[in-house]
Amino acid sequence: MTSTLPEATTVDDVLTPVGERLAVTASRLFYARGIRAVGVELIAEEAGTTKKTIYDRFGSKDALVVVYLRRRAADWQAVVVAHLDEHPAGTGAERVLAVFDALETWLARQWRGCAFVNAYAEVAGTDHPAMPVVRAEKLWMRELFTAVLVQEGFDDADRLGSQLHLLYEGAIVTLTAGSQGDALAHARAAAARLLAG
Amino acid sequence: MTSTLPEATTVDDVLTPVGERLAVTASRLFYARGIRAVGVELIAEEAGTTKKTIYDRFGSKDALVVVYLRRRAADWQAVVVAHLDEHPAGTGAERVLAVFDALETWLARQWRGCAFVNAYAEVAGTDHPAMPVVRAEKLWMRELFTAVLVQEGFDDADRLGSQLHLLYEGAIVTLTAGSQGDALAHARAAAARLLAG
DNA sequence: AGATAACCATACCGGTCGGTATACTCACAG
DNA sequence: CTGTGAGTATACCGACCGGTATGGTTATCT
Repeated sequence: MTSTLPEATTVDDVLTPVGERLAVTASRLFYARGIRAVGVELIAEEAGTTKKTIYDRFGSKDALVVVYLRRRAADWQAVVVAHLDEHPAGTGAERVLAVFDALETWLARQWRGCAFVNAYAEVAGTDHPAMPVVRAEKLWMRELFTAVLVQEGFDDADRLGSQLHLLYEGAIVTLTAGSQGDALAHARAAAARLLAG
Repeated sequence: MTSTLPEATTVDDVLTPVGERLAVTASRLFYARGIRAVGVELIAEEAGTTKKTIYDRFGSKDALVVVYLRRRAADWQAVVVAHLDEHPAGTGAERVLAVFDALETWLARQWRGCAFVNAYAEVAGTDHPAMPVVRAEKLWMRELFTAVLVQEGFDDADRLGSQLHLLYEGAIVTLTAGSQGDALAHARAAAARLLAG
Protein backbone atom coordinates (compact mmCIF):
# COMPACT_ATOMS: atom_id res chain seq x y z
CA MET A 1 0.00 0.00 0.00
CA THR A 2 1.34 3.38 -0.93
CA SER A 3 -1.07 5.38 1.23
CA THR A 4 0.72 7.68 3.63
CA LEU A 5 -0.39 9.13 6.92
CA PRO A 6 -1.77 12.68 6.84
CA GLU A 7 0.85 15.39 7.14
CA ALA A 8 1.37 16.30 10.78
CA THR A 9 0.96 19.81 12.12
CA THR A 10 4.33 21.55 12.20
CA VAL A 11 5.57 24.26 14.51
CA ASP A 12 7.49 26.33 12.02
CA ASP A 13 8.47 29.28 14.17
CA VAL A 14 11.77 29.15 15.99
CA LEU A 15 11.26 31.21 19.09
CA THR A 16 13.68 33.18 21.21
CA PRO A 17 14.42 31.66 24.63
CA VAL A 18 11.91 33.83 26.45
CA GLY A 19 9.43 33.38 23.62
CA GLU A 20 9.75 29.63 24.04
CA ARG A 21 9.18 29.92 27.78
CA LEU A 22 6.09 32.02 27.07
CA ALA A 23 4.69 29.49 24.62
CA VAL A 24 5.17 26.63 27.09
CA THR A 25 3.67 28.58 29.98
CA ALA A 26 0.74 29.80 27.92
CA SER A 27 0.02 26.25 26.73
CA ARG A 28 -0.02 24.95 30.27
CA LEU A 29 -2.29 27.71 31.57
CA PHE A 30 -4.67 27.80 28.61
CA TYR A 31 -5.22 24.06 28.81
CA ALA A 32 -5.56 23.93 32.58
CA ARG A 33 -7.90 26.90 33.02
CA GLY A 34 -9.30 27.87 29.64
CA ILE A 35 -8.43 30.69 27.29
CA ARG A 36 -10.55 33.53 28.61
CA ALA A 37 -9.79 32.57 32.19
CA VAL A 38 -6.07 33.24 31.69
CA GLY A 39 -4.85 36.81 31.33
CA VAL A 40 -1.69 37.83 29.52
CA GLU A 41 -0.32 39.35 32.68
CA LEU A 42 -0.47 35.98 34.46
CA ILE A 43 1.26 34.25 31.56
CA ALA A 44 4.04 36.82 31.65
CA GLU A 45 4.46 36.47 35.41
CA GLU A 46 4.61 32.68 35.39
CA ALA A 47 7.04 32.73 32.49
CA GLY A 48 9.24 35.15 34.44
CA THR A 49 8.91 38.00 32.00
CA THR A 50 6.56 40.88 31.16
CA LYS A 51 3.60 41.63 28.94
CA LYS A 52 5.87 43.71 26.75
CA THR A 53 7.75 40.64 25.59
CA ILE A 54 4.51 38.79 24.83
CA TYR A 55 3.43 41.53 22.47
CA ASP A 56 6.92 41.89 20.99
CA ARG A 57 7.02 38.16 20.17
CA PHE A 58 3.42 37.26 19.37
CA GLY A 59 1.58 40.49 18.68
CA SER A 60 -1.66 39.58 20.41
CA LYS A 61 -3.25 37.15 22.82
CA ASP A 62 -5.17 35.57 19.94
CA ALA A 63 -1.92 34.80 18.15
CA LEU A 64 -0.55 33.21 21.31
CA VAL A 65 -3.66 31.03 21.48
CA VAL A 66 -2.97 29.84 17.94
CA VAL A 67 0.61 28.98 18.91
CA TYR A 68 -0.75 27.03 21.88
CA LEU A 69 -3.10 24.95 19.74
CA ARG A 70 -0.61 24.31 16.93
CA ARG A 71 1.98 23.08 19.41
CA ARG A 72 -0.57 20.93 21.17
CA ALA A 73 -1.59 19.37 17.85
CA ALA A 74 2.02 18.71 16.90
CA ASP A 75 2.75 17.09 20.27
CA TRP A 76 -0.29 14.83 20.19
CA GLN A 77 0.27 13.80 16.60
CA ALA A 78 3.84 12.85 17.42
CA VAL A 79 2.56 10.57 20.18
CA VAL A 80 0.12 8.90 17.81
CA VAL A 81 2.74 8.33 15.13
CA ALA A 82 5.15 6.94 17.71
CA HIS A 83 2.55 4.43 18.85
CA LEU A 84 1.81 3.45 15.26
CA ASP A 85 5.50 2.89 14.65
CA GLU A 86 5.56 0.33 17.43
CA HIS A 87 3.28 -1.87 15.38
CA PRO A 88 4.67 -3.09 12.07
CA ALA A 89 2.54 -2.29 9.05
CA GLY A 90 0.44 -5.30 8.12
CA THR A 91 -0.67 -6.24 11.61
CA GLY A 92 -4.23 -5.24 10.74
CA ALA A 93 -6.74 -4.40 13.46
CA GLU A 94 -4.06 -4.45 16.11
CA ARG A 95 -2.31 -1.52 14.46
CA VAL A 96 -5.53 0.45 14.12
CA LEU A 97 -6.26 -0.02 17.79
CA ALA A 98 -2.83 1.38 18.61
CA VAL A 99 -4.37 4.83 18.17
CA PHE A 100 -6.46 4.13 21.26
CA ASP A 101 -3.33 3.06 23.11
CA ALA A 102 -1.81 6.41 22.21
CA LEU A 103 -4.89 8.13 23.57
CA GLU A 104 -4.61 6.22 26.83
CA THR A 105 -1.01 7.31 27.23
CA TRP A 106 -1.88 10.89 26.37
CA LEU A 107 -4.91 11.15 28.63
CA ALA A 108 -3.27 9.48 31.61
CA ARG A 109 -2.67 12.87 33.23
CA GLN A 110 -4.88 15.22 31.23
CA TRP A 111 -7.94 16.10 33.25
CA ARG A 112 -9.50 18.72 31.09
CA GLY A 113 -10.49 16.86 27.94
CA CYS A 114 -9.63 17.75 24.37
CA ALA A 115 -7.87 21.10 24.04
CA PHE A 116 -9.45 21.67 20.64
CA VAL A 117 -12.98 20.93 21.74
CA ASN A 118 -12.41 23.21 24.72
CA ALA A 119 -11.10 25.97 22.48
CA TYR A 120 -14.09 25.48 20.19
CA ALA A 121 -16.38 25.98 23.18
CA GLU A 122 -14.84 29.39 23.79
CA VAL A 123 -14.44 30.74 20.26
CA ALA A 124 -17.02 29.06 18.00
CA GLY A 125 -19.22 31.58 16.25
CA THR A 126 -16.48 34.21 16.12
CA ASP A 127 -13.74 34.83 13.57
CA HIS A 128 -11.05 33.86 16.06
CA PRO A 129 -7.91 32.61 14.26
CA ALA A 130 -8.02 29.44 16.37
CA MET A 131 -11.10 28.13 14.57
CA PRO A 132 -9.28 26.69 11.53
CA VAL A 133 -6.71 25.07 13.81
CA VAL A 134 -9.50 23.27 15.68
CA ARG A 135 -11.15 22.06 12.48
CA ALA A 136 -7.82 20.93 11.09
CA GLU A 137 -7.04 18.79 14.12
CA LYS A 138 -10.36 16.95 13.88
CA LEU A 139 -9.85 16.43 10.16
CA TRP A 140 -6.34 15.11 10.79
CA MET A 141 -7.61 12.48 13.20
CA ARG A 142 -10.27 11.28 10.80
CA GLU A 143 -7.79 11.08 7.96
CA LEU A 144 -5.35 9.25 10.19
CA PHE A 145 -7.84 6.49 10.91
CA THR A 146 -8.69 6.26 7.23
CA ALA A 147 -5.05 6.16 6.14
CA VAL A 148 -4.16 3.40 8.60
CA LEU A 149 -7.18 1.40 7.48
CA VAL A 150 -6.05 1.70 3.87
CA GLN A 151 -2.53 0.62 4.81
CA GLU A 152 -3.90 -2.39 6.61
CA GLY A 153 -6.04 -3.37 3.65
CA PHE A 154 -9.50 -2.72 5.05
CA ASP A 155 -12.41 -2.18 2.68
CA ASP A 156 -14.51 0.93 2.98
CA ALA A 157 -11.76 2.81 4.78
CA ASP A 158 -13.48 6.19 4.51
CA ARG A 159 -16.64 5.04 6.17
CA LEU A 160 -14.94 2.89 8.78
CA GLY A 161 -12.42 5.65 9.50
CA SER A 162 -15.19 8.11 10.26
CA GLN A 163 -16.85 5.61 12.56
CA LEU A 164 -13.67 4.94 14.51
CA HIS A 165 -13.13 8.68 14.80
CA LEU A 166 -16.55 8.98 16.44
CA LEU A 167 -15.53 6.44 19.06
CA TYR A 168 -12.28 8.28 19.64
CA GLU A 169 -13.96 11.66 20.21
CA GLY A 170 -16.72 10.12 22.28
CA ALA A 171 -14.19 8.42 24.51
CA ILE A 172 -12.49 11.70 25.37
CA VAL A 173 -15.78 13.41 26.19
CA THR A 174 -17.24 10.64 28.35
CA LEU A 175 -13.94 10.06 30.11
CA THR A 176 -13.54 13.70 31.08
CA ALA A 177 -16.85 15.60 31.11
CA GLY A 178 -18.67 12.35 31.86
CA SER A 179 -16.21 11.02 34.41
CA GLN A 180 -16.66 7.52 33.00
CA GLY A 181 -13.40 5.82 33.87
CA ASP A 182 -13.79 2.85 31.55
CA ALA A 183 -14.67 4.90 28.46
CA LEU A 184 -11.48 3.95 26.64
CA ALA A 185 -12.05 0.24 27.18
CA HIS A 186 -15.53 0.57 25.73
CA ALA A 187 -14.18 2.52 22.77
CA ARG A 188 -11.57 -0.12 22.07
CA ALA A 189 -14.13 -2.91 22.29
CA ALA A 190 -16.53 -1.13 19.96
CA ALA A 191 -13.70 -0.38 17.53
CA ALA A 192 -12.62 -4.01 17.52
CA ARG A 193 -16.16 -5.06 16.69
CA LEU A 194 -16.46 -2.59 13.83
CA LEU A 195 -13.11 -3.76 12.48
CA ALA A 196 -14.23 -7.38 12.66
CA GLY A 197 -16.86 -6.47 10.08
CA MET B 1 -39.40 -5.67 30.60
CA THR B 2 -39.99 -3.55 33.66
CA SER B 3 -36.93 -1.36 33.17
CA THR B 4 -37.78 2.31 33.11
CA LEU B 5 -35.97 5.20 31.52
CA PRO B 6 -33.70 7.25 33.78
CA GLU B 7 -35.41 10.05 35.65
CA ALA B 8 -35.30 13.24 33.62
CA THR B 9 -33.83 16.48 34.90
CA THR B 10 -36.55 18.64 36.38
CA VAL B 11 -36.76 22.42 36.59
CA ASP B 12 -38.27 22.74 40.03
CA ASP B 13 -38.19 26.49 40.50
CA VAL B 14 -41.23 28.46 39.41
CA LEU B 15 -39.89 31.83 38.40
CA THR B 16 -41.44 35.26 38.39
CA PRO B 17 -42.24 36.63 34.91
CA VAL B 18 -39.07 38.69 34.71
CA GLY B 19 -37.10 35.82 36.23
CA GLU B 20 -38.38 33.57 33.47
CA ARG B 21 -37.37 36.10 30.82
CA LEU B 22 -33.92 36.27 32.39
CA ALA B 23 -33.52 32.49 32.39
CA VAL B 24 -34.52 32.26 28.72
CA THR B 25 -32.26 35.13 27.69
CA ALA B 26 -29.31 33.83 29.71
CA SER B 27 -29.70 30.37 28.17
CA ARG B 28 -29.67 31.78 24.67
CA LEU B 29 -26.62 33.96 25.28
CA PHE B 30 -24.60 31.44 27.30
CA TYR B 31 -25.07 28.80 24.63
CA ALA B 32 -24.40 31.11 21.70
CA ARG B 33 -21.30 32.85 23.08
CA GLY B 34 -20.06 30.92 26.09
CA ILE B 35 -20.35 31.57 29.80
CA ARG B 36 -17.41 33.87 30.44
CA ALA B 37 -18.04 35.77 27.24
CA VAL B 38 -21.47 36.89 28.44
CA GLY B 39 -21.70 39.49 31.20
CA VAL B 40 -24.63 39.84 33.56
CA GLU B 41 -25.22 43.38 32.34
CA LEU B 42 -25.81 42.15 28.79
CA ILE B 43 -28.22 39.49 29.99
CA ALA B 44 -30.19 42.10 31.92
CA GLU B 45 -30.32 44.45 28.94
CA GLU B 46 -31.49 41.82 26.47
CA ALA B 47 -34.10 40.60 28.92
CA GLY B 48 -35.36 44.15 29.31
CA THR B 49 -34.49 44.46 32.98
CA THR B 50 -31.56 45.30 35.24
CA LYS B 51 -28.75 43.56 37.06
CA LYS B 52 -30.56 44.20 40.31
CA THR B 53 -33.32 41.78 39.36
CA ILE B 54 -30.80 39.10 38.35
CA TYR B 55 -29.24 39.18 41.80
CA ASP B 56 -32.63 39.41 43.53
CA ARG B 57 -33.83 36.27 41.70
CA PHE B 58 -30.72 34.14 41.29
CA GLY B 59 -28.16 35.46 43.74
CA SER B 60 -25.11 35.08 41.51
CA LYS B 61 -24.00 34.54 37.94
CA ASP B 62 -22.89 31.02 38.82
CA ALA B 63 -26.40 30.16 40.00
CA LEU B 64 -27.82 31.52 36.76
CA VAL B 65 -25.43 29.26 34.85
CA VAL B 66 -26.76 26.27 36.77
CA VAL B 67 -30.33 27.27 35.87
CA TYR B 68 -29.26 27.50 32.23
CA LEU B 69 -27.79 24.01 32.20
CA ARG B 70 -30.61 22.37 34.13
CA ARG B 71 -33.18 23.84 31.75
CA ARG B 72 -31.14 22.82 28.76
CA ALA B 73 -30.93 19.25 30.07
CA ALA B 74 -34.67 19.14 30.72
CA ASP B 75 -35.46 20.43 27.22
CA TRP B 76 -33.16 17.98 25.47
CA GLN B 77 -34.33 15.03 27.51
CA ALA B 78 -37.94 15.88 26.65
CA VAL B 79 -37.05 15.79 22.96
CA VAL B 80 -35.41 12.38 23.34
CA VAL B 81 -38.34 10.91 25.23
CA ALA B 82 -40.76 12.31 22.65
CA HIS B 83 -38.83 10.62 19.86
CA LEU B 84 -38.75 7.35 21.79
CA ASP B 85 -42.52 7.55 22.27
CA GLU B 86 -42.97 7.64 18.51
CA HIS B 87 -41.58 4.14 18.33
CA PRO B 88 -43.59 1.45 20.12
CA ALA B 89 -41.66 -0.57 22.65
CA GLY B 90 -40.58 -3.82 21.14
CA THR B 91 -39.40 -2.48 17.79
CA GLY B 92 -35.82 -3.35 18.70
CA ALA B 93 -32.90 -1.62 16.99
CA GLU B 94 -35.20 0.83 15.29
CA ARG B 95 -36.25 2.25 18.64
CA VAL B 96 -32.67 2.53 19.87
CA LEU B 97 -31.70 4.44 16.75
CA ALA B 98 -34.53 6.89 17.43
CA VAL B 99 -32.17 8.58 19.89
CA PHE B 100 -30.03 9.57 16.92
CA ASP B 101 -33.15 10.91 15.17
CA ALA B 102 -33.78 13.05 18.21
CA LEU B 103 -30.22 14.32 18.02
CA GLU B 104 -30.66 15.22 14.36
CA THR B 105 -33.78 17.22 15.17
CA TRP B 106 -32.08 18.91 18.08
CA LEU B 107 -28.85 19.76 16.26
CA ALA B 108 -30.56 21.01 13.11
CA ARG B 109 -30.04 24.60 14.21
CA GLN B 110 -27.51 24.33 17.01
CA TRP B 111 -24.14 25.47 15.77
CA ARG B 112 -22.15 25.43 18.95
CA GLY B 113 -22.06 21.79 19.96
CA CYS B 114 -23.00 20.28 23.30
CA ALA B 115 -23.82 22.88 25.94
CA PHE B 116 -22.50 20.59 28.68
CA VAL B 117 -19.20 19.86 26.99
CA ASN B 118 -18.83 23.58 26.35
CA ALA B 119 -19.57 24.38 29.97
CA TYR B 120 -17.08 21.73 31.05
CA ALA B 121 -14.44 23.44 28.90
CA GLU B 122 -14.93 26.65 30.87
CA VAL B 123 -15.32 25.37 34.43
CA ALA B 124 -13.52 22.01 34.71
CA GLY B 125 -10.91 22.02 37.43
CA THR B 126 -12.83 24.51 39.56
CA ASP B 127 -15.56 24.01 42.17
CA HIS B 128 -18.14 25.68 39.96
CA PRO B 129 -21.66 24.44 40.80
CA ALA B 130 -22.21 23.59 37.13
CA MET B 131 -19.80 20.66 37.28
CA PRO B 132 -22.24 18.12 38.78
CA VAL B 133 -24.90 19.20 36.27
CA VAL B 134 -22.53 18.42 33.41
CA ARG B 135 -21.62 15.02 34.80
CA ALA B 136 -25.25 14.19 35.45
CA GLU B 137 -26.27 14.92 31.87
CA LYS B 138 -23.61 12.58 30.49
CA LEU B 139 -24.61 9.89 32.93
CA TRP B 140 -28.28 10.31 31.97
CA MET B 141 -27.53 9.74 28.30
CA ARG B 142 -25.54 6.61 29.00
CA GLU B 143 -28.27 5.24 31.25
CA LEU B 144 -30.87 6.11 28.64
CA PHE B 145 -29.14 3.98 26.03
CA THR B 146 -28.78 1.14 28.50
CA ALA B 147 -32.42 1.34 29.62
CA VAL B 148 -33.76 1.30 26.07
CA LEU B 149 -31.53 -1.66 25.25
CA VAL B 150 -32.90 -3.54 28.24
CA GLN B 151 -36.46 -2.72 27.22
CA GLU B 152 -35.77 -3.99 23.72
CA GLY B 153 -34.29 -7.20 25.03
CA PHE B 154 -30.66 -6.76 24.05
CA ASP B 155 -27.99 -8.74 25.86
CA ASP B 156 -25.10 -6.95 27.48
CA ALA B 157 -27.04 -3.70 27.68
CA ASP B 158 -24.51 -1.99 29.94
CA ARG B 159 -21.63 -2.55 27.61
CA LEU B 160 -23.57 -1.85 24.44
CA GLY B 161 -25.15 1.24 25.99
CA SER B 162 -21.76 2.71 26.78
CA GLN B 163 -20.62 2.03 23.24
CA LEU B 164 -23.64 3.72 21.68
CA HIS B 165 -23.10 6.66 24.01
CA LEU B 166 -19.58 7.06 22.63
CA LEU B 167 -20.96 7.29 19.10
CA TYR B 168 -23.51 9.83 20.25
CA GLU B 169 -20.93 12.12 21.89
CA GLY B 170 -18.49 11.65 19.03
CA ALA B 171 -21.14 12.65 16.52
CA ILE B 172 -21.79 15.97 18.24
CA VAL B 173 -18.09 16.81 18.42
CA THR B 174 -17.21 15.92 14.83
CA LEU B 175 -20.36 17.57 13.48
CA THR B 176 -19.64 20.86 15.22
CA ALA B 177 -15.96 21.31 16.11
CA GLY B 178 -15.00 19.05 13.21
CA SER B 179 -17.46 20.48 10.66
CA GLN B 180 -18.11 16.97 9.36
CA GLY B 181 -21.61 17.25 7.94
CA ASP B 182 -22.28 13.52 7.66
CA ALA B 183 -21.22 12.66 11.20
CA LEU B 184 -24.71 11.65 12.24
CA ALA B 185 -25.13 9.27 9.33
CA HIS B 186 -21.85 7.61 10.28
CA ALA B 187 -22.93 7.37 13.89
CA ARG B 188 -26.22 5.76 12.94
CA ALA B 189 -24.50 3.27 10.64
CA ALA B 190 -21.96 2.33 13.30
CA ALA B 191 -24.72 2.01 15.90
CA ALA B 192 -26.73 -0.25 13.62
CA ARG B 193 -23.73 -2.49 13.15
CA LEU B 194 -23.06 -2.74 16.87
CA LEU B 195 -26.72 -3.56 17.46
CA ALA B 196 -26.62 -6.24 14.78
CA GLY B 197 -23.72 -7.91 16.62
C1' DA C 1 32.18 51.80 16.86
C1' DG C 2 27.64 51.54 15.77
C1' DA C 3 23.56 49.17 14.95
C1' DT C 4 20.22 45.87 16.10
C1' DA C 5 17.57 42.43 18.53
C1' DA C 6 16.22 40.64 22.86
C1' DC C 7 14.78 41.54 27.10
C1' DC C 8 13.32 43.88 31.70
C1' DA C 9 10.65 47.27 34.56
C1' DT C 10 6.95 50.18 35.24
C1' DA C 11 3.34 53.03 34.42
C1' DC C 12 -0.61 53.89 31.94
C1' DC C 13 -4.94 53.58 28.84
C1' DG C 14 -10.11 52.87 28.19
C1' DG C 15 -13.16 49.39 28.97
C1' DT C 16 -15.52 45.65 31.23
C1' DC C 17 -16.18 42.43 34.99
C1' DG C 18 -19.30 40.52 39.01
C1' DG C 19 -21.63 42.43 42.59
C1' DT C 20 -23.73 46.08 45.82
C1' DA C 21 -26.38 50.33 47.42
C1' DT C 22 -30.03 53.48 47.30
C1' DA C 23 -34.34 54.95 46.20
C1' DC C 24 -38.41 54.69 43.76
C1' DT C 25 -43.17 52.71 41.79
C1' DC C 26 -46.76 49.40 41.67
C1' DA C 27 -49.92 45.50 42.70
C1' DC C 28 -51.95 42.88 46.02
C1' DA C 29 -53.05 40.54 50.44
C1' DG C 30 -53.76 40.96 55.55
C1' DC D 1 -54.52 50.92 55.48
C1' DT D 2 -50.49 48.98 55.53
C1' DG D 3 -47.11 45.93 54.68
C1' DT D 4 -44.58 43.04 51.41
C1' DG D 5 -42.66 41.26 47.18
C1' DA D 6 -41.66 42.35 42.40
C1' DG D 7 -39.76 45.30 39.49
C1' DT D 8 -37.23 49.74 37.54
C1' DA D 9 -33.45 53.10 37.38
C1' DT D 10 -29.03 54.59 38.28
C1' DA D 11 -24.85 55.14 40.46
C1' DC D 12 -21.08 53.04 42.39
C1' DC D 13 -17.24 49.68 43.91
C1' DG D 14 -12.60 47.36 43.44
C1' DA D 15 -10.56 44.33 40.37
C1' DC D 16 -9.11 42.87 36.16
C1' DC D 17 -8.95 42.91 31.00
C1' DG D 18 -6.01 43.35 26.46
C1' DG D 19 -2.90 46.42 24.79
C1' DT D 20 0.45 50.53 24.57
C1' DA D 21 4.26 53.85 25.89
C1' DT D 22 8.63 54.96 27.66
C1' DG D 23 13.07 54.00 28.88
C1' DG D 24 16.64 51.31 30.02
C1' DT D 25 20.36 47.16 29.91
C1' DT D 26 22.71 43.68 27.73
C1' DA D 27 24.90 40.63 24.01
C1' DT D 28 25.99 39.87 19.34
C1' DC D 29 27.13 40.99 14.58
C1' DT D 30 28.91 43.90 10.95
